[in-house]
Amino acid sequence: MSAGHTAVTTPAAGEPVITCETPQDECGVRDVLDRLGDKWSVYVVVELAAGVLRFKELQRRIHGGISQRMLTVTVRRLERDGLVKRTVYPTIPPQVEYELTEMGHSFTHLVKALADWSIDHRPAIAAARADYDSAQGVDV
Amino acid sequence: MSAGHTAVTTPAAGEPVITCETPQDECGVRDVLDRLGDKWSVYVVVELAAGVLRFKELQRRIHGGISQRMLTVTVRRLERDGLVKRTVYPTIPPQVEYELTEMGHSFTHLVKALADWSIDHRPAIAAARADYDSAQGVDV
DNA sequence: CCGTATCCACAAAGATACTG
DNA sequence: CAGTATCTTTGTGGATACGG
Repeated sequence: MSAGHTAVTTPAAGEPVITCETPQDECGVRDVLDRLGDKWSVYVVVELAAGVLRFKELQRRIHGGISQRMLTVTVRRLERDGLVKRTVYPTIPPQVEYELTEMGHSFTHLVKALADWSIDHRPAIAAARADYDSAQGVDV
Repeated sequence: MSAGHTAVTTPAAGEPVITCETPQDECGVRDVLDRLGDKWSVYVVVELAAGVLRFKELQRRIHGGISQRMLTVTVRRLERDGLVKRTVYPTIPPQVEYELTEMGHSFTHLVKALADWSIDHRPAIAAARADYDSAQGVDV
């Protein structure tokens, strides 16, 4: 893995600094965020991380219930970005299989890091929110 | 750092599996994604990673130009989630300083990972997109 | 200087119906 | 089964004006 693109240094005082190759740009982070940011991409990647899935299976597995349309849109975007491979079997009825590409698999490691951090800090976040809300909400 | 919450195992065939503590839940990932997903949070965190900043400074530094409203909204959300600490000096004119909390600093490591991955795979993503577009767009 | 409040524009997401 | 097309609804972001 490469780790030379950005640097996080923590001085004694505890102030990490993120340095980018292209300071005027967004460090390229937005490329990923645009994929992470939309509501469903991560779920699709997570489900696909488990293996090859067909459209309907994918839809059923996703918690909360994704609409056909959104699944199509999401999966198409991921395909376009080279994270997902789509294989069509021209049978009747048609069958389409989705699976992660090499890059898609490497992406799952990011998702894992995200999940770990999230689970780790969820209590702290919840506490912070409760704290904030109780402090602000008293005299409204 | 804890790393026991989720597991990415890569069998011989190359199929990583992300296992979550709460399978019916979203692995808690969405908590983080909601913060990552919005347009400005990451930029604010990146700028704040460099040190303490005042409102106007923060606004000036953010590439692309964030509006007052969005900066306020963003910074408030981050404060509510315990990632940013806001210190008000009741002077005239008023002075407000923003800085990352402990949790905010740990969050910068995620952002770094994101930036690294993004920069690493940007060429591949661009290539995949060009490929996809040229294949789909010919006879439209 | 550091916001809040209001209004508006646009894009994303949901529901539904229809097709190869 | 695996979509596409269309409509409606919601959410996010920008501009502006005003307040402490």
